[in-house]
Amino acid sequence: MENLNEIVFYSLDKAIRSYRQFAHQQLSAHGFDVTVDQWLVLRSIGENPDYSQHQIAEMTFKDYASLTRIIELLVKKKYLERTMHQHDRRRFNLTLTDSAHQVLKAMQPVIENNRKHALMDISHSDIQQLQKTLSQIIKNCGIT
Amino acid sequence: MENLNEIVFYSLDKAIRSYRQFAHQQLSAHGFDVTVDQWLVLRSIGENPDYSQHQIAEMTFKDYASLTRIIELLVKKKYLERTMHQHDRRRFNLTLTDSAHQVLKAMQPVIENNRKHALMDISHSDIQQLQKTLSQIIKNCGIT
DNA sequence: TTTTAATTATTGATATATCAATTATATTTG
DNA sequence: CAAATATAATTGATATATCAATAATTAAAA
Repeated sequence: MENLNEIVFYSLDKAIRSYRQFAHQQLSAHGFDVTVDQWLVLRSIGENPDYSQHQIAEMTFKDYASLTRIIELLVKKKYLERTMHQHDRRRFNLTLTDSAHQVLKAMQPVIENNRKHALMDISHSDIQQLQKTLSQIIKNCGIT
Repeated sequence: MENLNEIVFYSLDKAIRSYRQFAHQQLSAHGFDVTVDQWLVLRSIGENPDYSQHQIAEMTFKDYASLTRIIELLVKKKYLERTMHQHDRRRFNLTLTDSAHQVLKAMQPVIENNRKHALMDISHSDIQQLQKTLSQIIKNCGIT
């Protein structure tokens, strides 16, 4: 009983790592030069073009320092552009380049396929149940 | 429908990160100088004193290169000792120091408490269900 | 038995996570 | 308004993940 509690965190770790490895391999195999994390950040900025880096970091559950570095790389790869913010000179506007829109579009089917593959032989209700349990764990570990 | 598949991987990632952050904070708060990953490696070596680094890496689901570096740190912290292998000069014997045994013992209640806290308000059968679904995801993403 | 294969571990390069400190700018407040 | 405080983002240091290349040694094959 106590043992299952131990194993379940081990499995949690292993499951997400397995998925990330699998997803990364698929993306490389299709010739994309965007990591899973970079993809997440790109998509998040695309959906929220007016967000600050701080807000993007919260959305993607990334550390602010990490996000700064991921954004640097995306700018270097010409997937992102930074322009000055009109009212607040501490901030930047982040905008996806055409190239980013293209690559996101091209990656979409691969990513959807990855998810489908990873959830193979798992029923919809089991996925709902998984979601529910994960949410509770997130809540339990949240800063009080 | 498709959306849940997306969210569930996001939650998976967020759940394990939340847990790791929470666990790390608890360990620091109790004054331990061992990270979650270092703890995992120490415990794994303690339970399998005759394993090669390769085998420890597989047990802990860690990259070989990562493991080399984690072990370096543990040797530096005087929690591990490396001695020559009798028959195979490519390998090392890894042994926990007394200091490591002590710290593992002292950490144990904190770690058990972390798990209990993270699984608060989740029934035993829900944990079993979680375990089952995670195993299927691991299987689906597995290369081997 | 020499050559080839496989195994064990390390190292270098790059990406990401985390913590602490710092810079620049905005906002609040006395 | 000036001083204190808060916010946005960056930077440095250290830990870990991943990939590719390498070194040392052992095992297998010719």
